[in-house]
Formats: sequence, structure tokens, C-alpha cells
Amino acid sequence: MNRVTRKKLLKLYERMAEHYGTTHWWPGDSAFEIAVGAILTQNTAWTNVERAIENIKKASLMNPKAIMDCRTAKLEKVLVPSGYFRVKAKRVRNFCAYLLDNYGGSMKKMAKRPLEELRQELLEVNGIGSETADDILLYACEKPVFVVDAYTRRILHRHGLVSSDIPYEELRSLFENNLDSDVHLFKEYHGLIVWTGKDFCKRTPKCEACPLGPKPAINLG
DNA sequence: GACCAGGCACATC
DNA sequence: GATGTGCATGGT
Repeated sequence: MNRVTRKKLLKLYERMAEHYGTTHWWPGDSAFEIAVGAILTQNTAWTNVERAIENIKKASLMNPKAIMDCRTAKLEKVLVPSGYFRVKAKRVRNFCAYLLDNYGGSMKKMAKRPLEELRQELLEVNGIGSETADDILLYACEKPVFVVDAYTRRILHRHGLVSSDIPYEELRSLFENNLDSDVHLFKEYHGLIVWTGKDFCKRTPKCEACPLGPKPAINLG
């Protein structure tokens, strides 16, 4: 099922923006911090990620070289609050190794690579999948990529626009092909989806108060 | 105390 | 190629 149109996507955006205003998503003091946060937030609530990011900063580890140089036990310890700390320590390090080997540890240099090639490279890093790669591309590298997450799929499905098992790439294409290729729009759209999802679209949704309408299937026309 | 959260890789059939 | 499983913490 695919009933997505440009008009409907703009309507969704408009309703969420009316409710929340500007989200300024994604928070972070640097592109590197955003990339690390993208890995740490995998299947994890953002509040837990914030604690781990604070720990990384307090330990002066918020740069790729420091993360590669520190002992595994120490890195794992600062990541404990974000959950899955053993796998995430490996994944963060895999990204740091990639960044150091290919771009001398510079996110700025990395971001100069063409979008498609960079996306392929990121996906080859063990621990970086589609969503994490796209988070990094959009929010850390300012590339016009639409980030799809569980909320995106859930919200569009509940409004009768796509099937619940639509593949990641397919859903990403629907947004990218129907909207202007605009980094600011893509950032805000995803930010609004995250906020709406957190407030109203968990597995047990509170559709009554949702800015998108009182029922899962609303008239978006 | 159960259930859930913005994933991902790997094993198995 | 589809389906299942491990990974771990903190909030509700």
C-alpha cells in the first residue's frame, strides 16, 4: 500500500509544526557528538543517551582519537547509561577508526564527500545501519537525506498511507521523491516526527490528543 | 514487575 | 530470503 502524496506529507508536517513550532533537532555541540549520539540512540530512549554523552564529555573522550586510545573497560563504563554498552563501545570505536583512517578524524572532511559514496562507506562500518547512517548524513553532514525511523513508519501506517512493513529504503524514497530536497525541511520533519512519536505514537498510542488528529486514520486532504 | 525505547548484526532454517 | 535472537539501561 502506498497512498503517499506530496500534499499529504506537507499536511502532516504543517499539523505537527503548528503544534510544536521549531524543534531544532538534533541537539549537540559538534558534528562528532551528533554521530556518536546516532549510534548510542539505537533502540534506546534519548534520555539514556544524554547521560552517556555527558559521561563521555566529563571523561574528555568526545573526540575520535581519545575514544580509540582509551581502555575498553573505561569506554564501556561511560556508555553504561545508554544500554547495550558492550556492543555500543565496539560500534562507536568502529566509527572512530573509520573516521581517523579515512579523514584524519575530521567530520568536516568526511562531509565533503558526495552523498551516495559517503552513505555507502558509512553502511560498510559494522554497527552503522540505514537509520544511523542517515542520521549522521543529515544532522552531522548536512546532506539532504530523509531519516526514517520506527515512528515514521508507525505514524504513516496508522494514517493509512503505507503498509506497516514497508522497507526502509522504500519509505525514504517516498519522502525524498515527494518533498523538496531541503536539508532544513528534512531535519525539522524528522524532529517533528520524533516529538510526535514520543508524545503520542508509542506502541500504545494516545491518538485522542495527537496533533495529527483524533483517530489513526484521519482525512489529510 | 512487566513492558517499552528513534537498531543492528548474526544465526538458522 | 524470511524469521528469530542477543544486546542492557532507565522510565512508565
